[in-house]
Amino acid sequence: MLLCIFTANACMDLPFDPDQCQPGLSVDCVIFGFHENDLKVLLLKLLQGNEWALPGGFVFLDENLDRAAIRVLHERTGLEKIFLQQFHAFGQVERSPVTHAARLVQEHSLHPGLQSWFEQRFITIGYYALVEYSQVEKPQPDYFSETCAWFPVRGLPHLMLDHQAIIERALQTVRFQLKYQPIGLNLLPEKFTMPELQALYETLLDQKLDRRNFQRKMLSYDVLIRTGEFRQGGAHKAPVLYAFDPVNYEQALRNGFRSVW
Amino acid sequence: MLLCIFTANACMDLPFDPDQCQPGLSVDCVIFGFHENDLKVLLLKLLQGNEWALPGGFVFLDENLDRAAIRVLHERTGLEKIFLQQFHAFGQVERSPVTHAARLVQEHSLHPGLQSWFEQRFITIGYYALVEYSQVEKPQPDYFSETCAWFPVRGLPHLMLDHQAIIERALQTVRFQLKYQPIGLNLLPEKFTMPELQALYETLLDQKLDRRNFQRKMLSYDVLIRTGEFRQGGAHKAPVLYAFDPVNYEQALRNGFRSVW
DNA sequence: ATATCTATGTGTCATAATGACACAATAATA
DNA sequence: TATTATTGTGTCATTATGACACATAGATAT
Repeated sequence: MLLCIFTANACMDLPFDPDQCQPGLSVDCVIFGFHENDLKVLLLKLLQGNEWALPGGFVFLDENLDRAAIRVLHERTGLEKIFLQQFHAFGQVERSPVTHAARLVQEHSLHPGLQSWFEQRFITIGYYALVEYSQVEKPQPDYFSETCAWFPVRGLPHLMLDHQAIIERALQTVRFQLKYQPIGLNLLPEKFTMPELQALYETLLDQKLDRRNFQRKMLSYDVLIRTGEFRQGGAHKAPVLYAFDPVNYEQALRNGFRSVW
Repeated sequence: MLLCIFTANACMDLPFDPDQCQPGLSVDCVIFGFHENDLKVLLLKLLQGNEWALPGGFVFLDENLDRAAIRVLHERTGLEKIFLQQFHAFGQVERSPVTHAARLVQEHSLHPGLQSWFEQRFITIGYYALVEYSQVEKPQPDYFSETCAWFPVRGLPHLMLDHQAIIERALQTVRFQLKYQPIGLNLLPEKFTMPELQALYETLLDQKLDRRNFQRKMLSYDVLIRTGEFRQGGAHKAPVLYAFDPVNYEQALRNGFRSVW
């Protein structure tokens, strides 16, 4: 009975009109969050099967590419004005096997007319987002998924299609940018301690850093402001709370930390 | 008369079958060359109108995205095994106005059935290539263009659609990568002098560099080999000829020149 | 109360990288 | 043979980096 209701519903209330979408094109978002000294990625569990997937969606014909990514991010996390950056277009032929499409149509009891839509070859544009974990109140699954949850990047579940590779590449991009551009404004709360910032770097780089040299370097970049407050309640000496200087941070984002020439 | 022949021809011998191409998707290549101490870009002059365009093409349904870019590059330059890198997906709605499509169909006297193909909204994936100018014997125009020529990046003609912006972004990407990764292997001849290498850097950065510090830094990267030969025939002291060390160069490409951490 | 433990804040030193510059060597030309 | 312009190499002060030591302050144990 339940299945019947679902079936009827599914055939009628598709959350998008394929005729209004750019054919063969999708966007996928690798949404990174930082929690308990661990880098997490937001994933969706598909309704059927035991696979997880990146939050993604199609691009409306009258919608800019970036806008589509922003929409997906907003629909899943409720967040707006987030650091979101395109990092790669994935266009291997093998990445959209017909078998996958057929399963989708069957399992969702979609109108057979939609089969051709899902059987298309898809190119996907990868975006990565850096969000503040605690600000994502209740991640929302989409039409094709039942749950939405954070996973540590070092312990990902089985992923749909080439989504594992997409995450790898996003991580690689973040790691590279970390070396030359500031990071943290979108991953950390407004006020944070130097050890917390260092933990973020160590997690992303997967490498221990010297506490004292790290602080010296970060301060030399001139993007941090000492708030004058301290994080109380810890088991030890109360560390200084810092905040990012928005102007200098933006400037460092544009120009990079230090030109070699 | 000529028009008639052309018309008939055009309707029959389209160089691609739209049904075999990924809809609404193209690749565009920003092909950089270095000649007479100037950075050049390879452009195509459209058959009608006074506009120029980047070499580009459509993506066959059974063709990987990267492969399509390689094909375009090969068709225009005859070159293979070239440094070619995807750098951005351009997906603004306004970038493919219908007026442009209509003009294309009309001017090429294409079969009206093709009008819908060209009226689609297109997303294009931008690639940039670094090629050795002298190795491009005779650049070949494509089906929609009459000539193919190099232009200095500081003196570009009027360009189709958003191709100006695409070049800007490619240039920006190259400039950024220049700071952290080796460059030159694909832009310079096999053997080159230090002043020639410096000229490449100065052109790309649009900035004068100190001769002595430049040499010290380049040598410190350990990607250059002294061939032991000299460039003879110049008006002055014969400069040493260098070549790139393929192994170290590749490694530097992967890892970047110098990790900050 | 006092000692202890541990994370945090700050400083020092040797080494390496960088920026600014000077002088010697050499090939063509006058 | 002198001149000129370009290339090759070196020096020095300044700055950045890596490795490390010690002082400080909250919480807990005695």
